[in-house]
Amino acid sequence: MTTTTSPEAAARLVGDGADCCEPQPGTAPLEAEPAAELAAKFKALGDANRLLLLAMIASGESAEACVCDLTGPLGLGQPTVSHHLKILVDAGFLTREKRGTWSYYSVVPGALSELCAELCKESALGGLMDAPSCD
Amino acid sequence: MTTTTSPEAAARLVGDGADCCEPQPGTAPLEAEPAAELAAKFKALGDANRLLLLAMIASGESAEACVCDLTGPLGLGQPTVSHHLKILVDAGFLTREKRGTWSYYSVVPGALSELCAELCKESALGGLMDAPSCD
DNA sequence: TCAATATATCGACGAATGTCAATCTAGCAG
DNA sequence: CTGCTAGATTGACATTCGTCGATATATTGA
Repeated sequence: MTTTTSPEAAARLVGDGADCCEPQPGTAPLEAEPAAELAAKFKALGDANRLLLLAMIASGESAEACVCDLTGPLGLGQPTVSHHLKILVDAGFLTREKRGTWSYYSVVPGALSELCAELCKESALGGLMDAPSCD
Repeated sequence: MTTTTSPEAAARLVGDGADCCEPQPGTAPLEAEPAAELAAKFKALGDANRLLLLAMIASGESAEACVCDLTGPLGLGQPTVSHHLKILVDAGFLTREKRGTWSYYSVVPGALSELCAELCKESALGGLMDAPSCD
C-alpha cells in the first residue's frame, strides 16, 4: 500500500511506494473454470459414506452392486444411499445400469486415476506431485 | 425384504427365504475411520477457491505466498482467504510460516501425491486405478 | 389385474459451509 | 508510546449438504 513494503515486493521493486498486494494478473496458472470442475469431483469424494460406497462397489467380484446390498452395511436409509449414488454418478465415478427391478451400480474404470492425472497436469499443481504416486 | 431374492444373493444362496440385504460383515475393505480421514482431505480440496489458492501458491517462484498476494486475484475478502488457507493447513496441504508481519504459506511437498497414493492403496479402490496416473 | 418389491424422488429439518463486516492481535516505523 | 498495517478471529447470514420419512414409479409374480 504505501510504506511497509513486503519483503517479496521489495525484492522485486527495490522502490518504496509499491505495496505488496498488486493484482498480478495472469499469475494464476489454474483458471477458474477447470478449478470448479476439479472441485466438484473432489466434493463428490468428500464424504466418508460415499468413499465407502465406492469401495464396496469396487470390492465386489463383478465390481457392481445394487442398492439393497449397500444399504445395510452403511447403516443408512435407502433414500440416502440412492442420493449418494446419484452424486457419484453425476461426478462420473459410477455408472448405473438398470436390469429388471434392480439398479446395478458399477465403477467407471479410469475415473479416479484420471482425476489424479488432472491433479498433476493442471497448472502448477504438478509441482506438488514430486513423489511417484500410482504405480 | 423377505422373498424376492436379488440376483446376486440368489446366485450365492440358491435358497429362497434369504433377503438380499444381509449385513455381510467384513465385506467392505475400506474401514470407516480411514474413509473419514480421506474424505476430510477431499473435502478440503472440494472448493474451487481453495484449489486456486493451492495453484497460486505453488506457481510462485519460491512456492510460497503471503495472504495479501492472494486476496486480490480471487476477489475474496481477507478473512475469507485466511479461512480457506487455514482449512488447507489443517488438511495438511499447506504450511504457515510467520516472518515478521507477514504469514507465508507454502505447499507441503508430497501431500497431494500421497493422497493419490492412498487412493490406490486403500482397499479395493486400487481396482479403480488401472491407468497410470502421475508420471 | 392386483399385490409386492426395488428404487427414485420429494419435502423437510438440522448441521455444516462459504462469505463478509467488524474486531482483535502483533509487529514495524516514526 | 502512538499510529499503521498484515493477518487471525469472531459473529452473523444465506446457502448447501446429509439424512430421513413419505410418496411415486416401475417391474415382477400370481
